[in-house]
Formats: sequence, C-alpha cells, structure tokens
Amino acid sequence: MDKTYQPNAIEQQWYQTWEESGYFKPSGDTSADPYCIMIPPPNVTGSLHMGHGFQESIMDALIRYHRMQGDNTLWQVGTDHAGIATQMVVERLLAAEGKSRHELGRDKFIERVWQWKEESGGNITRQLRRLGASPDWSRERFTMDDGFYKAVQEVFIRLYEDGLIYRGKRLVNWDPKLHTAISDLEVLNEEEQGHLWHFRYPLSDGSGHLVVATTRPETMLGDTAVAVHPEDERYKHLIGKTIKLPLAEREIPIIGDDYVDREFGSGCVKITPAHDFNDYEMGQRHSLEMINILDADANLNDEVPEKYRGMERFAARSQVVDDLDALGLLEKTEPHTLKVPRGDRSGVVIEPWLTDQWYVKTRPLAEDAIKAVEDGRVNFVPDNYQNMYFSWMRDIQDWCISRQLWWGHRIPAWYDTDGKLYVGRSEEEVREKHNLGGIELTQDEDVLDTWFSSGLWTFGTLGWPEDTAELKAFHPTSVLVTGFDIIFFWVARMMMLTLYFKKEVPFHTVYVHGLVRDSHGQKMSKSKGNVLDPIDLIDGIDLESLVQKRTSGMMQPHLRDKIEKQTRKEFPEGIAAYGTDALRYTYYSLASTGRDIRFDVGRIEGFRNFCNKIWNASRYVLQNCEGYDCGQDGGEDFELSLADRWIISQLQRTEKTVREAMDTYRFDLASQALYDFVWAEYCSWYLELSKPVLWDENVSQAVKTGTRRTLIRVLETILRLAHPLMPFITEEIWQRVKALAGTSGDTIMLQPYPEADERRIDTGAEAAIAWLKVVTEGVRNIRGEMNISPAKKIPLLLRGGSEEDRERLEACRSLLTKLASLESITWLDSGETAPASATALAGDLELLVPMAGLIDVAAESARLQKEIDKLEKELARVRGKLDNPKFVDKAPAHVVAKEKDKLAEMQSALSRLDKQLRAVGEL
RNA sequence: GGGUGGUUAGCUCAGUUGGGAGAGCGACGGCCUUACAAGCCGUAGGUCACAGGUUCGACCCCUGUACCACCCA
Repeated sequence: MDKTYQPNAIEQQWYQTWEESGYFKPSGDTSADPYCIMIPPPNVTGSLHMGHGFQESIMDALIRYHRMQGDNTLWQVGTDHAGIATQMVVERLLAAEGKSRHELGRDKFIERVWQWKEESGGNITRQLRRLGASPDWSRERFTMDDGFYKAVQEVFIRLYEDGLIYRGKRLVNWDPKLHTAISDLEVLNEEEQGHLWHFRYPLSDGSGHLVVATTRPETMLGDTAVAVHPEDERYKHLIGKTIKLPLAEREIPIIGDDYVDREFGSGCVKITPAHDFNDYEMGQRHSLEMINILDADANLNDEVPEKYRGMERFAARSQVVDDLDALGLLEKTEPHTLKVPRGDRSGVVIEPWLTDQWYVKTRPLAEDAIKAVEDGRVNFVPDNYQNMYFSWMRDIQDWCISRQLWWGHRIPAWYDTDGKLYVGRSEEEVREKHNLGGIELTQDEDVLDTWFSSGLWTFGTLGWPEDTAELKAFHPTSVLVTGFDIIFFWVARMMMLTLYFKKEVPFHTVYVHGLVRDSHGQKMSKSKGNVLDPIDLIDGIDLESLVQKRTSGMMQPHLRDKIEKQTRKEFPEGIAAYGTDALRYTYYSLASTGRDIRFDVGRIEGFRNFCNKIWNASRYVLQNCEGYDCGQDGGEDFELSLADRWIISQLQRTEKTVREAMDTYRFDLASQALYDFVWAEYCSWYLELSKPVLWDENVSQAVKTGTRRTLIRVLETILRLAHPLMPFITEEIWQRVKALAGTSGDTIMLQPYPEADERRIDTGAEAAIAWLKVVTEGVRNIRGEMNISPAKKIPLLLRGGSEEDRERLEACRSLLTKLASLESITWLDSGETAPASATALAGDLELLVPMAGLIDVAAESARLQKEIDKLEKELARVRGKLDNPKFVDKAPAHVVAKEKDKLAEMQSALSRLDKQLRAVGEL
C-alpha cells in the first residue's frame, strides 16, 4: 500500500467493477424486506451541482445501508426532460447560430432537442457515477421515453374523463419572453423598489374626481371600473355613478366591494380585470368587462388609443404618466416597495394575461393527499415540513398544466374545424371513438408542465399502467429524499396523482434536506461567482482553471473582476483533489436536521485526512497481521487482552450509535460517531496499545494472536460500518483485509452491516482502560507543560491510591510504560518520602515525576497553581449547591450523593495539590 | 401581515427524557517517537443572542424582545 492515501488511484476502478458485476441491482429476494428510493430525476441536459451531490450522497448512503442489511434494494434512476429549461438551452444554441426555433419549425426543433439530449444527456449520469452512487443503471428511465409517454397519456385522459382536467379561459401567469403560461410556483415574487402613482379620475358628471393609486400605470388603459369600500362614508354615495377614464375616454362604473382596503392610498382602487388577479376576481363578481390591452410580447395592442399601440409595456408606463401629468391628473408620485413577479427561468416580469389553458382541478385530489399525511401514512423528516405541506395543500389553487412550448409531452387533444374538443390516445382513436370520418382534426399545440410527468415518477418508472412485478415489489417506495423547495412542485403533485391512480401513497417517508450554501451562508450562484463543482472537489482544480471556469460567459465585466479577485483570495492554491469519499463524508457531517448547510472547504480537507488516517491504520494492521496467525482459520488458540476486550466493547457501542443515527436520518451523528471511534479510540489508543503486545518477546503467542485477531477484525468491521458513507476506500482496504479477518466475498457492498452484540460490552475492561488513559494523560500533561522531550524516558512514582489502583497498574504496567514513555514505575510505600517532583492526580492516586534535571521550580509552581485555581472554582460551585438546603431536600438522593462524592474528591485533590505546591515552593 | 427554522469557542456545527458545556478547522507551545507531518503530544479559548418566568437546579421547559434566514399572502 502507498504511504499516502490516493483517492484517484482507486475510485474509478472500483466503480466500474461494481457496475459491471451487477451489484447495484435488487437482489430479487422477495422474502426480504423491500427497500426503494426513487431518484429525483435531474434535468437530462444539466450538470451536477453541490445540491445534487448532497442529495445523491444521502440517497446512496441509505441504499448501501439497506442493501448491506439484506433488503431487496432498488434505487431507481432516471432523468427529466425539463421542458422550459431544456428548450431555453437549445434556443440559445440556435440563437448563437443566428436561427430561431420558428425558422426551424416544430418538428425540426424537437429533433434538434433530442439531438442535444443525446450529446449532453450522459453528462449528469457520468457525474453521478463519480459520486459513487449505486442506482440500478439497467433500469434508467427518462420522462419522455415511450413507456412514460404511455403513462402520461393514460393519466391525462382518465383525469379528463373523470372531470378533473378542464380547459378554460383564465388569467394566467404569462411569461412575455418565453411566450408561455407558467404555474404559480414558477413565479418568484421579490421585493423591488418602484413607485406608487396617484391619479385623478374625473367623475363623468363633472362633480369632481376620485384619486386612485397604482404601481402599474399602463394598465389604466384597461380599467373597467373603480372600486370603493361599500361602507366607506367618503365614497359610498358615489357607487353607481361613473368615471370618465382619461386617455382611453371610456365611461366606467364606480362599484362597491369589501375587498377594498379603506386605509390603503385614497381608498379608491382602479380595476383592471384582464391584467390583475384580484381585479379579475372582482370583475367576475361584478360582471365587469375585461379588456385585454397586451399582446404576447406584453406590448400594447389595438385595444388602446392609437398613440400607445405597439408600445413596449414599460415605455407605455412612462408615457401614460407623462400624459396624465400633462392633463393635470397626476396628483403625486411616491417611492414604493412592491413585490414584483418574475419568471423563475426567464427573469422577466410576469404579466397576468387572459388565455385558454388546461387545468387540473386540484381540490378533490388534495383531500386524500392531506389525509395521507394526517394519518401518518406519509411522514416528513424533519416533521415540521409537514406544516408547509399542509398550509399549501389546504389553500391549493387549480394547476395550470399547459405550456406553450414545443419540448414536452404534447397534450392528447384534438379540435375539429368548429373548435370542438376530443381527448384520446391518438388521432385515430379519437376519430374512431367519435365517428368523425374524414373531417379535419388538429392537435392541441401545447405541451404539459414538466411536473405533470414527474408527478408520476414513483409508479411510472415501475411500469404502470401495466401491472408489473416491480410495482408489486417496490411500490409504495420507502423514502423520498428532496429539498424543501421541491415540496410543492413535486412532492405534493406526486401525492395527489399517485393516490388517485394507485390508491396508495408514493412513499412512506419524505426526508427533507436543506440547501447547500457557500461557507458564508450565501446561495451558490454563477453571478456571485461562489459556485463549487463537486467534481472539482473530487479531482482538484488549479487556480487558473477555476478562475476561468467561474468567470466564463459573464456578461458584466465588473462582476468578472470581482469574482476573479475573490476566487484568487479564497483559493490561492486552487483546490486540492480530496476524493469522493472525503466529499461524501463532508456532506454527511453537515447533514443535520433539514437546515441549510454551509460548505466549508476546511471541512473536506479534514475528512480527506480522516481517509488518510484509515488508510495508514490499515497499513499498520496489515504489516502486523500478514503472514501471522490472526485466528482467521477459526482456531480457538488465542487469548483476548484487556485492551482487546475494551476496543471490542467500544465497537459494539459505536455500531449501536451508528445504526440508530442511520435509522433516524442523522447522518451527521453517524459520521461523528464513526470518526470518533476510528480516530480517537481505535487509532489513538488501541493501535498504540497493540504495539507493546506485538513487540514484546515475553508476551505469549496466544495473546499476540488475540491482539492480531482483534486488530484485523475490528478494522474489517469498521470498513463495513463506514462503507455506506465512504464506499471506495472501504472497498479497497476490505479486499486486502477480508481473508485475514476470516471472511470472504467478492465485494464489501454485499456484506452484512455490523450489528452490536450487547454481550460483548465489557464494562470492566472499559473501566480499566479509562484508568490507563487518565494516568497516561496525567504524565503527558506534565511532560507537555514542562517541555520534556517525548524521546526522554522518565521515571514515574506512584503514591496513595487504592488496592484497585494497584491491581490496575499490574494489569497495565507494560502498556503504561510504553504509552507514557516511562523509564520506570515505582510504587512508594505510604511512609516513604518522595524526591522533589512534579505531580498530577488520578483520583486518589498521586503521580510523581522527579524534578531532578527535568523540571524547574517556577514552571511547576505555576502549573500546580493553575490546577488549583481550576479546582477551586469547581469546588466553590459544588459547595454552594450542597450548602443550599433546598437542593439537599428536594433534589433526588442520587444527585445529592453524587455532588457529595464530588466535593470530597475535590477537597482531597485540592489538599494534595496544596501540599505539593508548598513542597515545591520550599525548594 | 401569517408561518417555520436559527442565534453555543475566532470559523463551521453537535449537544434527545433539566443534574459537572463538546467536535472539526483555526490559534499557541513542543516533537520527523519504527501506520500516518494529510501526523503525534500538550495548552488556551464560551454570561450557550437578550430580558423575565417555572424549578432545589435551565443551553435545554414557558413568555416576551432583538437580529438573521427561508416559506406564504
């Protein structure tokens, strides 16, 4: 083995072996518990970002953990066609060639998208493999493959036939850049600085005017009423009168509606039913005329006075303001903070616009979806996310599922020349079913919202609408791993659609994780230039390439410079190659309960070092076991030492902790428990404790065999315990270790996951080694504080102490000598005077290191004084507690007793330290 | 405006029935001690956001306040 752990030397090779050997497939053992996770399908043409890395790592840990427990385990993988996102990318590619999709035409364009999918579609799955993810690649699906198309059609048609899908002319969120409707969820409302303009609207009868306030003056050209509160004393007498709408020169009514907030502005509201969702509602209530003043580009159309026709919306806005001002109708302009709706893909301001769209009637579907969570058939981890789910579900709006795109599942609906609608699987089917003969039919131009197809993911991937064996075996699935931002988009839709069509929940548990942010808590984004690529953390990247990567394709040069500077400052050496295992371990250590995680490169380095630690510990173990009897043949000819029994005991506790953590999705606690055990117990103590045994000729063969057996078997168990978290290094080492540990098998992936055996918990051995540690640390403290070279062997005198202390010393004498680097250990008789010494305490036992030539008086006095000060502070607190009669009376007896013991112990320690301080002072 | 989460060492974070505040990184001092300098040994550093309350006892439970983040309107 190399002296240093080199992740790139092992990772790729193992992955290939695993995949080729078919280890990722379900065992097919139907008598075992099924375990199934559906991957949230990433965008087929996307690339892996930190959020994916985090999410896939969590899923893979769960999958490997369950696979090792013998479950019939399926991780279903696949990609999403991602309608808008993918279409935008391809349109941008075309634009670079100076073409538009309209020039190409629909069929050619779609062909082009498929071509792009073929070119770039392997990217994300390749990256997934780099993470060590172990899904069943043989079952990979795509949301637009043939089987999925069938499922999507089936769902659409049945929902339509059941009256749950309808077509209607409604206000939608219109994206004027992408020329499509989008759902409420795809609209981001961000606060922006704008203005509030106050206009005077003259009453038709010339008796005065009303003042209305608006943030969107151009919409006044489409006003069809002014509303006031029906009980507003200022205005209620005006209800029923009319306004002469300026510029448009139309008469519009004044209406009363209690939606109006009397406190806001003047208490009068202009109503534009065709361009505002609230106004639309009011328009419905009052049967107001709807005047659409915008075209698909959000330019003004022919419904407005000639002057404004064809104007861009924001140009029209200032023109309207200017013109009203010129007419003396602008009362005032105020700065105003408002929420501006923007498309999450295009970034442009969304316009409420009146169009024909397809909708899913969600209320009936939501009822079951709510119930399933209420009665615990589905539970959220952490559970507070169910509130988010409930609040949205209970106030759900109908879902606009049609998109005016070309890339996606085309809506299976046809119109005859009279506009009559037919829904069916194909034109032929529709013709036949409705006896249409040869009349002309045209298919609906729209495609379905991407989330409509991903909503079928859990059962669509398993073969539905066929009644497959996979559906029986794996549905409902076990757990869904996802970010909270996707709860509405995806989780909610899967719940509704799956419950409706499968009559069962899509999954039992939803594990919700947070967002991956940078080390300062900022969202990672291209424009901030703080994006980390998981692959760069695995393979490393030099500074110039990183700068190049972060600043390429930047529109704004000033951002470019800033990002370059900041990158050079943060990564002066570029990024080192930390390897997949270290990256994954970092994710796990940060994955506490559903909160956002800040990714700090310092952490990943620490875990790379941890990998190196395991690597080198293994080297040591192998060096000392290869070619020796390690009990691998099942012989009984060995004897377990105190240290052996201790580390085995600690191992049981660790196994228990890790399993509990994994079972409760506390990957942070699992990784922490493992890290502590491996580094702080196994490496720092047990390996050191094994040396005096293996290197001492006087130790019996049986004890040496016991130690070797324990070294190798504990290591082998550690590897299995860690495998779900760090798959590569554990496999690499396990292959070298398995035979010596008396086990066999082709891969660690399919070995049983360690389980604690309570019978092997040995409290006696634990207490003995705890004693050894305290004494060792006492001596080390003196050595460290007194700057005594580690190479210098020193004599140790012991005084006081109990019979138990003496027994423990005899049990551990050689271990202590080695660990504390001692020249000799001498037990002083009670009457015997000690030479001038530095002192440390281990309970009742005094540890004395003679000062001659090693320790100077001043330093030792200072050290003792420090100890005394610390102890006195503690003592004062405990004494205060015990002096309080209320505490003594009311606290449970065992707590009081414990405090009393503590007090006595500290008093005794203090008096001995005092005595020692005086003795040192007299020198 | 409604809701959720957060505030613990310089930084990133643990702390699960209320009973002596922890880890990693960083800092400081000492070491190439035959697995590992990506290491070893030692040390320092915290009024657990603030104010009340409950309790013999509060990082933990309750109330309120401040600030941060996110979701919804």
